[in-house]
Amino acid sequence: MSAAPEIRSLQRGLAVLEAVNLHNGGSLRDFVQITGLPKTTTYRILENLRAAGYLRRDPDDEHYYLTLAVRRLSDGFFDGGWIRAAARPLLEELSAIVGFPVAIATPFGASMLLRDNTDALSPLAPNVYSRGTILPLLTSATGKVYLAFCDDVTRKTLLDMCRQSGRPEHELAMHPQLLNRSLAQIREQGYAFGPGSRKTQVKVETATFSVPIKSGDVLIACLALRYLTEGLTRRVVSARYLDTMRQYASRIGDQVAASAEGWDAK
Amino acid sequence: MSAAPEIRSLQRGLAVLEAVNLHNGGSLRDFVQITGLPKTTTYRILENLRAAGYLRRDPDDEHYYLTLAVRRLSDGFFDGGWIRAAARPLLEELSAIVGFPVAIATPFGASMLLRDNTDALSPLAPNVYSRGTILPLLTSATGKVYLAFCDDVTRKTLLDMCRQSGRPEHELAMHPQLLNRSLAQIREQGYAFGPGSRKTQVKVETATFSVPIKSGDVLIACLALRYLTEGLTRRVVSARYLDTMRQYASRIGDQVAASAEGWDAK
DNA sequence: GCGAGGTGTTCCACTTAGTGGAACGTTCTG
DNA sequence: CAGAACGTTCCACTAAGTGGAACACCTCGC
Repeated sequence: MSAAPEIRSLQRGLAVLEAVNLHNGGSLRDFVQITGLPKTTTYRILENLRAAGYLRRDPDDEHYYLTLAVRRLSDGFFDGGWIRAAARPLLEELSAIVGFPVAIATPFGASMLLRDNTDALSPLAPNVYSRGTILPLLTSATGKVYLAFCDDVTRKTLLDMCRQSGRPEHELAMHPQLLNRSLAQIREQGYAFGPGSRKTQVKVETATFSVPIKSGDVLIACLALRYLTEGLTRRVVSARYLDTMRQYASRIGDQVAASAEGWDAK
Repeated sequence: MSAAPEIRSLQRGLAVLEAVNLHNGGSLRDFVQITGLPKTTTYRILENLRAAGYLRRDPDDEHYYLTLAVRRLSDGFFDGGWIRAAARPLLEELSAIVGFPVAIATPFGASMLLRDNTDALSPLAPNVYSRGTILPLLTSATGKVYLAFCDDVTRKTLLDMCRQSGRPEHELAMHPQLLNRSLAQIREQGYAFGPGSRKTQVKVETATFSVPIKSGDVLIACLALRYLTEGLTRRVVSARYLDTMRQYASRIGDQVAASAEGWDAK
């Protein structure tokens, strides 16, 4: 149990990465001094972190900078089990009411991360997404909702990342006025629609309907409903489910807030 | 340049950590499946990450969960220059007005991180802190301000982390009612005091005075003033500097917000 | 109650993978 | 134009990391 067979290179690598976090934009020399490791070793580690995508080197000054990829090492933290623990019973309840599978997603780097869903429980789920699935920020319903309702600083950061990535699904980030109009509309109506699953085995069309989940004033996640488009227009979906979704989003948020306060009671 | 001498154990370790981010609360088995690594290797890596503090194991189910420490691997990313860039001119201006060195700090794991200061510019700085210095959460002025003004979920998470650490400077986290009273007072009066620098070469006593910086509604950082305690009571300091500090905190916040919106103008 | 199958953990012989001193370019600095 | 400072490559050495096998502990199902 306590026998810890040390992996020195891993420990050192993480120490260097922490050092870069402390001195983002430092030179090789800086990190040698901070960590106390031999120059060659530090160099090798930095280059490895760069190869892995966590660092980039500025072409001008040759200094090391963190990239958005480092967030993949920590963004999962939000789910210390407690978001899911708090939301799970309510998710199941909601799913039973609406019939369709529902899901909860949180931000993850410049993406959204599927934390939990009821795909396995719902007979109307044409396929089953597993927890941990990454959803795009700009083209998924949950991503758009998150962007619409998050604060300005976060939004700027996320969109910066998207633009830097240059990936095709981030195309929209290049058109601010278009994007802003879309986000303004989502903010106004309080929900967003998005595409469903592309990889359904059976040939059925699905789409996603999403609303924000707030705990107190902070946006913490998005709630989503995946439905079969056959015969269901967006208008019908929002008219039929918006109230219920909002109600449950609010209950989940309250639940999380409650579990956040419980600590001094006990 | 492109010759990359791979450090396999580091790459693997990071891959496992990413896997835990995707499936927080997974079992050893889960991560063996996800990563495709041998069971023993995966186990050793997970235990190493745990020893390093990034993971914890739930005593009940023996599953692996991320700790707040993972944020030390990515929190530095936010300093892509823009907080500092936005705040720097105002920091210098403020420092010139008050005479004493001023600083800006942001949360960093279960600590605060000194992002920038004017120690080098101010003749009244008895010693110079470098950027990247870590400040304790519970016993520094900036840490207390951050805790007082952050949202409930964040506070719970941070305090949980402090309590688990068992470190002496986190002692206060064990006394919720005492701590809560202190935080309530800080919230009410809008500022906090803290100790100065312990390691002054010359024998002068310093202390710190800190106020929150908000961008819109979100708390993004803390502004701090380090002063010489000789003949300056806390009462005098708050009476003399609170207004100015608040004003600059607000201007810095606005500046950050503005640079967050500027992106579609250009 | 007992075996079958699944989990997490320890052991240990093997050798590869990681190390870091030395030496080499290149770019600043006085 | 020496000299220092920094980044990069090379390479011989062996400690460090590996993973198969075996073990201990559960929880089922019959």
